[in-house]
Amino acid sequence: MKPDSPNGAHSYCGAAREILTIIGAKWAVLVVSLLDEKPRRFSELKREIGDITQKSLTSVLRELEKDGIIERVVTPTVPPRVDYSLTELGRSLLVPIKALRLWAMENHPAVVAARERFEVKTAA
Amino acid sequence: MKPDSPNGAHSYCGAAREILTIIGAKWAVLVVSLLDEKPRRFSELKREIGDITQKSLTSVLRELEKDGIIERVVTPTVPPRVDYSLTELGRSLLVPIKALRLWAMENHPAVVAARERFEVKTAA
DNA sequence: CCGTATCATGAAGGTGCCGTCTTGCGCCTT
DNA sequence: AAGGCGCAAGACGGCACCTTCATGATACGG
Repeated sequence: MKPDSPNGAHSYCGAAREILTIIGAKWAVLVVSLLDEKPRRFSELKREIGDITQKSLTSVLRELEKDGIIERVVTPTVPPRVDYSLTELGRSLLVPIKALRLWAMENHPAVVAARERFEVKTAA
Repeated sequence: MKPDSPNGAHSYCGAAREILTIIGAKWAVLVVSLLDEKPRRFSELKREIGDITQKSLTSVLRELEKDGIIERVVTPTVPPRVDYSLTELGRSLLVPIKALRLWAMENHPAVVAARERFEVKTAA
């Protein structure tokens, strides 16, 4: 997601969008949610998500690490072992994420219905 | 933002991402926030946001209308007048949006600090 | 010795969002 | 008759994200 320049009158929206650039990444919410349950290894994450490629997983994890959301611990055994876990900051991020999930679950039907109404209306 | 296929074990994350495809649009949060203060005309929104193009504004508004977040009322005067306002669904969306904004304002410094630490660490 | 397991990186291509520019429409003012 | 105003939509290009495919490093088991 692309960064923004802050908006004058409503700069807090710029702040909101900054976090959206974090959790807006395709797999970010899922990864954070999984790491909330318990810390996991790279390969565990990959296996449980299933549809993700190594490349993409590496990429999300890097981003989240960069932003201080998760911690990356390398154990230099062979083969290497890499463990990921949420930081304190990451756990605090679960608050808005859960708000998001709640709204989504409660209102998903309403959104779908609205889209159908819109289809009908614009078909005319 | 691109849609997803639901993930088996954590389908609620798919739901969360659906809403992210809504408010993840570059100007969506700002537009919804402005319409929360009061209903506004197209040209008002454009003027107050400032940096947005007509094309982009039209585009966000269409999307939000499609998803049932905002309502669009055309008054066929000349020149035409178009008023936008939040629906009930849209107002409910403010709950997660505000959670997002709050987190962003509280933790923006921590994120910036983490990024700097990351820079230093990877430079080595 | 060679394959394998674990994690990471790089190039290349598709796709969708967003911005710029242009066009259109409908009636008013000048 | 010409141009402006308020809103929308089209073609077009850039850019970021995501995916696919290929490669690499390392040391253990067979």
